[in-house]
Amino acid sequence: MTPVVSASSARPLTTPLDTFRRWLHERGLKTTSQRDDIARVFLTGNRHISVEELYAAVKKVNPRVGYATVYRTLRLLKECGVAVERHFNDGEARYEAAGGEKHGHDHFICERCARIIEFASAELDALDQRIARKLGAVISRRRLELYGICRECREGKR
Amino acid sequence: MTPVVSASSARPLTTPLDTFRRWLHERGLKTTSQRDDIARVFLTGNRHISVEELYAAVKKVNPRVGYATVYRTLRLLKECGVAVERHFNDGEARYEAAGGEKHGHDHFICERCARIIEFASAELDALDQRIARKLGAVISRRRLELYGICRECREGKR
DNA sequence: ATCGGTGCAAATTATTTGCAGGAGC
DNA sequence: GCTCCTGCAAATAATTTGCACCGAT
Repeated sequence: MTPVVSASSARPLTTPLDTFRRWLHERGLKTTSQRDDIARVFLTGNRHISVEELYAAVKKVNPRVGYATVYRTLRLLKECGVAVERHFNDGEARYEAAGGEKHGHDHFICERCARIIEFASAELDALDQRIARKLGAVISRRRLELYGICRECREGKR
Repeated sequence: MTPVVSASSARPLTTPLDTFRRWLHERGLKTTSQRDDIARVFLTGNRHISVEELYAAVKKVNPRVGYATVYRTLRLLKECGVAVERHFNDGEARYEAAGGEKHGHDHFICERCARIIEFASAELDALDQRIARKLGAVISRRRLELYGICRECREGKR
């Protein structure tokens, strides 16, 4: 398993927000203050944010947004590849910014403190391929979630 | 990955239905024809059945059942460990009979034909533990789903 | 000026719950 | 007979959609 190290802090030439705006423009869709605000708050806020949390956070910046627009914009962000939808405890959806390079693609969910820890595992990537070969299948994506008690909770630090 | 082989066909001494009935009795709950029918149909029907499918199948056997009772009985089956709830495509819940020995505990979902293939992987079990150690966590359960195209679909046999 | 976008409220979907009557023990 | 159970319909919860007006290009 590779540790989750932060990448360099150099600003990338193309931000996810740019990607989103360009994607909209390419298909004749419009840039609106709501879409901008929702995307900006989404990208700078917590990873694994729920719709409710995002809605509340956006309201603080721009009270002129409705729940429906948050849902509609999240769908666009998903479609253009900027956001990824997750369903951890089979409850409401949570969204994370794409670009798992800085983070892992898999998740550990602590059943005590509910924290979500991301990790990456090259061994797992390889194992996927071996399983695919055995099944005669081609794999396009995986979802791995480990549930348990995290280090902090185990050590009583929480 | 271990292949998914069928176990011997010898009838076990205690069936899941017995387990369910005993569990109900132990806590002063009642055995009713609805509960029996729902449990029986659930246990003999398709693995990964949805509530809707189960409801329809039970109706054929006993039209005197309501949707609510199917939900309520599934909850009981879950609580007594006979059924396990899954959420594959983040849509409606699907239930499978517990006792994954005969089947795998992990799932491959074909994105073309929607078939669900179970498999088990000892390598994966070991990898879980290595990941847990790295994270300093203790793992109680995992959810692994691989999505892609299955062999039959790839070979155009479907 | 033209479409697409937005808020709101109503519609949907999956699931749960209140209640009055019915069936186990 | 006392409870627990059931069906039905109404209530939730999460998400989507119809519609009249608004705003970006």
